[in-house]
Amino acid sequence: MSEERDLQEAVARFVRAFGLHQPDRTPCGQPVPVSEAHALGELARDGALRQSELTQRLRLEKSSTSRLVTQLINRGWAERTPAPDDGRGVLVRLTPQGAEAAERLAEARGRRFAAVMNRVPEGERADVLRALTILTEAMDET
Amino acid sequence: MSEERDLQEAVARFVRAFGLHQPDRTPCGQPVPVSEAHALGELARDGALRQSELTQRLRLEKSSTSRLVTQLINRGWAERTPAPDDGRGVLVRLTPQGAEAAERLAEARGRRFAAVMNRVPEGERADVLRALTILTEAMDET
DNA sequence: GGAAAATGGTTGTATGGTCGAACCATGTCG
DNA sequence: CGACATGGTTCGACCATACAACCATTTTCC
Repeated sequence: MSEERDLQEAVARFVRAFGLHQPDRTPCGQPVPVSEAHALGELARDGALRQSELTQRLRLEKSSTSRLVTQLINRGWAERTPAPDDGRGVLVRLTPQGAEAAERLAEARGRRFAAVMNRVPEGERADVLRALTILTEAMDET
Repeated sequence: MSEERDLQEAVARFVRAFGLHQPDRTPCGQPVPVSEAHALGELARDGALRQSELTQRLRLEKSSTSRLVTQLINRGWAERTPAPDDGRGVLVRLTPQGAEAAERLAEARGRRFAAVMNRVPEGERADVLRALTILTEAMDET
């Protein structure tokens, strides 16, 4: 059905409108590279993570994660410590500054999100939120 | 509310799960750089476009668009002709091969989309589609 | 009419990002 | 103990974007 194709194009436009282009700026306007923002989000959520775990969550290649973590460290936002139970692995942990940065990003994200939701008709908001959650789950399984 | 924050994190995961990371591969698995795919989509939809128009639609800097179009041309997918009504501008048009490529991408996108929708509970599908459309419009205005 | 400003493009430079392969260390299995 | 798997790092190839400088054409406005 052509209706579906329209929707697919809409999604493509959505991606662009959201600003996922700029690798060096968060879609929510923060001057932080988006991949770093993703990593920060996961680390802030769960405290310390094995680098391999981070690799899975971010859906990256281990080499990309390695470099990413190094960048975080260079900014003073994270630190690497040997994994306690496995001599091969490392544990990545946010520093206090890193946690702060994550918090700032979360706030900016909240603001941006609120601004968008503000443009969604009052009566539709709940539906949109629910649909987005469902879609995310579906996408996650694919 | 923390419910909203959960949702925001879900969106972040969604972005990653969708595979928008890989610059050199379409989220739908096609071996075409994503920015080229976007351009192809717009051009296939409207025939010929002014390069400046393309710049607006893709939300890029004019310099980025210029390079992007050059790449399309190098692949034999597009051609540049002087704009008929403005001596400064150029008109970008898909070649037959370019149109074919666009069609292939659209099909792959359709398949991927269908696969995801397949994981959405039957009764929710219509809602999800509608919500996504609404959200896209809201985002577009921001 | 003509100078000044705006618009459309191109090219160069600086960044940021991803993957895959090669390589090393540690763990696990038989 | 040897073979194979797993976690990381580094290097090379590629793709993407922005911003600034620069040129040509069109508009604007005096």
